Amino acid sequence: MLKYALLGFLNYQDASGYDLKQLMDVSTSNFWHAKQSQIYTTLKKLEKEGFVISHIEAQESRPNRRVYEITESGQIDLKKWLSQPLMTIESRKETLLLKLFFSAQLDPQVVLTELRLQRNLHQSQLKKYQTTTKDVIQQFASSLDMQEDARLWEATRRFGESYEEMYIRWLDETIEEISDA
Amino acid sequence: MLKYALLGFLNYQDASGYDLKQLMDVSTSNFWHAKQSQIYTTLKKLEKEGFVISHIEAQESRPNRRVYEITESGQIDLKKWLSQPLMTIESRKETLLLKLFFSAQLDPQVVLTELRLQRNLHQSQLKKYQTTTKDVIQQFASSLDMQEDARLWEATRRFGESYEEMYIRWLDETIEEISDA
DNA sequence: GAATACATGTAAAATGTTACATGATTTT
DNA sequence: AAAATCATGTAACATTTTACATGTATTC
Repeated sequence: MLKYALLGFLNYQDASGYDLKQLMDVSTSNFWHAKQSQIYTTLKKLEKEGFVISHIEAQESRPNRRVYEITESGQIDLKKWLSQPLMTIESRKETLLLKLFFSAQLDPQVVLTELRLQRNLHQSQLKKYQTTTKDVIQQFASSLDMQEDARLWEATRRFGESYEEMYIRWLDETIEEISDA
Repeated sequence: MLKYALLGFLNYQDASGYDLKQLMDVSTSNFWHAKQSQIYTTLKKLEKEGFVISHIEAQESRPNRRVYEITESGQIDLKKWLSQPLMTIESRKETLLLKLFFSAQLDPQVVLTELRLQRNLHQSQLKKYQTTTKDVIQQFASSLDMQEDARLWEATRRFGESYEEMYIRWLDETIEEISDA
């Protein structure tokens, strides 16, 4: 699926592996992320399969850049993937819930410490959605001619915001329940 | 991390790979799941590392079972993992959001179809949390002497319920926003 | 002078998915 | 008669993470 994340970005504009990593980190990283090494190897694979092509861009006093461009075949494949509806819901992995599930044998204070720490982390993440992420989207939306795109980016941001609000509410309820026990 | 899911279950009682797959499917699968093949290979690895031991149980008119038991080393490792607080939040992958992010070029009707389909799926999942999952937990809680455990299982169930409610709300808002455009 | 940003890549290990293989018993 | 359940496992493949490797330029 990283394939389609990369094709999605390249469909906006040509980019190097380095660029793509930066782009993901500031935009999709909350629902789709990848390590630099995986991006480089996937790009190489996509080029072999004909979905992208690359050329070297020489730079003075900086390493050369390998810039990727989406091919027509890549565009067709991307659009096909986007158009085909998902027939299932995503199955998540949530380590905190796994730990909590098996934590009855622990001292409740240990569990509470964990939950309070998570509350702080999720509070920070919520703030980030409400400030940094929101700003980044608005910047992109105004600088380029991308109002249509920005509405959808904003929808994904709101998902993150709702998710964190829900998470914090649940943590508060769970902390209270364990405290009362 | 599957390691700790398996140790967690084996800490309650001995079980075969088959049993563990069934257990996960009815309990943790919404926040931790694994394929049968991965469970079998991980158990084998855990035995080599000394966290579990196994013996064959003969059965008439059914294939033999290889039953695993947690070792003291396994119990210590499990407890250590449970006690050590997570210092980060989980980074999810949510294919629907990735698709939505790049969907500005699509016909809005195609996007709406996708979102409505997801709404149905999440509605079903919500019902499942409210009925099947709730019943399973209550059954376990009453049949065995596991009230303490059941409270935490119930907390993880409530997370799932809250998550699905949030998801549906977000889908409704997003569907409306795209419809208005 | 140290840390960060720029920029690319490889190698190894871990994790996870899909497919194959077998075969009896029980339920529909 | 067909399908599902019980039960175990291997092999191949795909994905992801961690670590290694290099080197310049800019910023603190």
